[in-house]
Amino acid sequence: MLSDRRQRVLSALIEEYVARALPVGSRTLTERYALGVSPATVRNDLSALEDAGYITQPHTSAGRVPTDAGYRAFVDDLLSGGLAWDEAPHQDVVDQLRATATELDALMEQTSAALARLTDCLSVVVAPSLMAARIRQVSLVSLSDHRALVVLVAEDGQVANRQVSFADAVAPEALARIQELLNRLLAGRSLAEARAAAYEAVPEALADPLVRLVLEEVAACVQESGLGRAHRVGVSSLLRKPEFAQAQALAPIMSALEDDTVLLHVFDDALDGSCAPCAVRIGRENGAEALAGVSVVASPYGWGDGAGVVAVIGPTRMDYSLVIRAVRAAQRALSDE
Amino acid sequence: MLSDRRQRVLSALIEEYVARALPVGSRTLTERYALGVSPATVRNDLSALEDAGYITQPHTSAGRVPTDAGYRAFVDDLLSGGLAWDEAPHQDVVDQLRATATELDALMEQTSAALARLTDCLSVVVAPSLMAARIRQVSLVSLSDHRALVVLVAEDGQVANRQVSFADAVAPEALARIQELLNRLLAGRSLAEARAAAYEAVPEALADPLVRLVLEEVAACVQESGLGRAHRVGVSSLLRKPEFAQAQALAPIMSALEDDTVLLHVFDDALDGSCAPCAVRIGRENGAEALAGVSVVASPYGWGDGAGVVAVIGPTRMDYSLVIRAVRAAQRALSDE
DNA sequence: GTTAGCACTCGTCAGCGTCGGCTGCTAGAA
DNA sequence: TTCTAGCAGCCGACGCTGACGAGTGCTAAC
Repeated sequence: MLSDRRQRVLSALIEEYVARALPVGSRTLTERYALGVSPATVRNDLSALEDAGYITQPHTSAGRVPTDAGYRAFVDDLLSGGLAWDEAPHQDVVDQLRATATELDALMEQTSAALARLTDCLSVVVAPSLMAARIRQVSLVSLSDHRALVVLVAEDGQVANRQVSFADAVAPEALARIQELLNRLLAGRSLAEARAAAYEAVPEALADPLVRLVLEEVAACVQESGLGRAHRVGVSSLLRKPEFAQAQALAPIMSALEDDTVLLHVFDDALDGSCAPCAVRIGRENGAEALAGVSVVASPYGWGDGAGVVAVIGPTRMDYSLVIRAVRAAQRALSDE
Repeated sequence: MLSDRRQRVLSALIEEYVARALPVGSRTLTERYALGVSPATVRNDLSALEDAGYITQPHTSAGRVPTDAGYRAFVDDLLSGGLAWDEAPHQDVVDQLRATATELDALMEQTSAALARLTDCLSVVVAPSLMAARIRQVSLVSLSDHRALVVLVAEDGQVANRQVSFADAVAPEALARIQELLNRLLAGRSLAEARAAAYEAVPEALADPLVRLVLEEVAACVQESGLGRAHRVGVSSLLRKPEFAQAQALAPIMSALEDDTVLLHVFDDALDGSCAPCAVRIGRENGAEALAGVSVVASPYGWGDGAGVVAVIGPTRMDYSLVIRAVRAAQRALSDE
């Protein structure tokens, strides 16, 4: 559809624009990129690319700037051909992260920081939901007569906890009994499985209102485990981008990103139905209106439905090749733990 | 030192400047504030206030703007007299927070969000360190032959965890034995106390290299518990402040605030030696050079050395009265849990 | 100690002309 | 056909200018 040279012109224009954040003219392209043709020819190509919707002029007599569609074509090209998925991307970073992190939370934190530094964009790491994780152990720790703490440990080392309040005082022995029951019910299963199995497996458990109360709290705890566990690093990187020199341009974006539910929704949207190792959403492709000016490169990690998400968010004028490789590296670092 | 009227002129000027973010002139002050004197008199007062270093002119023939020292005088005045500490500040917010939060982490998150909304500034809540917290229970959960998870539960409901790797396979029974030993050693004590007591109380424990390994990990886990547990909410509020309209003005500030160690250091500095319910650091009073343009209102919550911190960070041109009351309310919400 | 009046300062803003970069078009070459 | 060279034209960036107005400091009078 696009002639080979025009594809190259588009790539060159994007590369140049990503690097300098200024509209790119025909002369600049011929001077800095070995296109083998004169500026006049490039002008014709640019005109054609503009007609096709890949680039646009901010105003007459300025150079061209890529549109969302232009970036999209560029990225599709990148993904289909150029990028070697199997090659270890930044393997050193992966190894280093793995070696130093002794806690899942710390690993997430450090990965996010490394990703932000590497890409000079905002990076987000969302902890996997516990919904699909297999439960290793449930502890019930008494805090007082009327309060106890449920602590869930998943097989991958994730930990979640939640307080339970009792209307009447509960003896330590009762807690121990409930704990034992819960472990019989949950150990080795995911919560979803356990729910299905509960009625047949351990019917006597459900007779006890205390057990049911605690079980409900466990469910609530798991449900909420996705929220409030997003690590964001690199806001200051975004502040330094020329497209956000006016802070008000960034304000609605940050408002959206500070809200966990919006963030998770954006990631769900981006990853939905895509089986590629990482999804790229450019500008208006993002569901959220506020994010029309940024691109999201997201990748799931972990397993199954409740997988975590690692993502980079930056201006649409980002170095997609670098970002995609970096996200992929982060995904590896987080997956095999 | 400052005559009563001049004090009032200063307060009026600050109030006006906080509201409009524009240099304030003598006429505006006489028109909007019942000072009972003419603009000319106010001009003399302004001149005196400028000589004393409380206000400054951005340029000749512009109005005046408060300096750090001016804000300082204003805040000292506020703290010494006007602000009724004992009055319930936003008690409804406190109650509402307490009612809905079922988890310490969630309480922190929600408190931070409420604080950011109330003050329209950035709010930060740092979890208390486990250093001073009494340990309720230690669990040792086997993840595989060579790995286990240490889970600490403190008496106030805080939870921390950390993975331990073993060089040789460790049997579940051995883990159970270590767990039992650790509980005998730690339960009801803070880690600091336990360390002191360890040698005499349970000498046989330290003979076992495995126990020592796990104990070391517990110590490391506690040590690190202060880090990576800061909730920040309200970056977008800062982006909307006129002083940060140029994003580059905010970039160094955000760089500093994104770094947990810098953040904790700033809070330590601010709270050091102050026994007031909340510390106010204005502009250059902050240790960190990058934070010269913002004010920090911080308050410890919880108990003892490892107390958590709740703080609001905004432009020096902030509504100190509102912010101080809000921080105080947040501190209450977090303290009595 | 306070006030009115006045001269002065200086940043802001709109208007204007120059400069330079980039385009589209057309005619001619490969 | 496809590419190239040259040219006319467009338009934003930038620097200059003068009018405007907000605000000050000073002085003399109350």
